[in-house]
Amino acid sequence: MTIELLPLADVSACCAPLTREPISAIEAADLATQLKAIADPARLRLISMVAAHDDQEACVCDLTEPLGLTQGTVSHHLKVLVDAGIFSRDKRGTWAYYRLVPGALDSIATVLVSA
Amino acid sequence: MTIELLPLADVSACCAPLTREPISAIEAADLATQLKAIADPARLRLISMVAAHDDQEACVCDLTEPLGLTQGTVSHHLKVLVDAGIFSRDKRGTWAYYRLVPGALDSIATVLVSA
DNA sequence: GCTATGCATTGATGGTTGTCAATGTATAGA
DNA sequence: TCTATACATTGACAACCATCAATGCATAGC
Repeated sequence: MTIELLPLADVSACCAPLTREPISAIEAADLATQLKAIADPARLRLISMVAAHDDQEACVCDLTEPLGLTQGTVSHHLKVLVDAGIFSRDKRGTWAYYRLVPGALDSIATVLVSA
Repeated sequence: MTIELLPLADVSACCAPLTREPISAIEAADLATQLKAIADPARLRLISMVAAHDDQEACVCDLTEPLGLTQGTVSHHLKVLVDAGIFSRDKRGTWAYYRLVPGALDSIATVLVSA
């Protein structure tokens, strides 16, 4: 079942430059939610590991051992990333394959850039 | 008690593309420290307010009231941003003027981009 | 059906963090 | 010198978070 195209309320995908004019409290909260999802060593490594993996996707069993964390903890971090719209999840049989949502990181980066 | 004493002047943190190859645990921790400094609504608004202020600098008294937080809390957030290398601090007389470190946000954004 | 595997979820716990009130420190002016 | 202003710092507290062990829930193979 290849279910693609997550809804995800298009957080911060807008064009708020952050350094152009004072952002609202709501905009700040939304962007902070996205950044909090990434601002963790384990999740940064997960992003890096998945992106560099074969076919740009990986299952939990591929990530647990090299990350050095419990399977339950890895599953938790992956859920955080999926909820934040960074990762997509595709369950095939017994395995759950995670993949970077195209453009997710880029949209966050764009907000930070002054230009 | 945060015993935090990390200089971490090297914001660019080398050139790890994050999505190119698995980053090390140390690289992940460093980047996470930077991102944690930004991943807060109050601090995001501070960044935005300072950048959009006259002459791209502002003192604590300029920021406390519009942010709706206590002076002590604002001072705390500003310290976090200075420690992370996002803001610079310049004390002139009784006032302390804060300013965005040029390229600080951009270097963080660069790491996130797949490019 | 039984068992093994892969993953998600729960409960508990120790650590971190955002916030305020209160206090400390330094500078400027009368 | 005395007072007012501008920040920084401290202590306390509640909320949140990362982690593990244990459990639950499917699916696949026998």
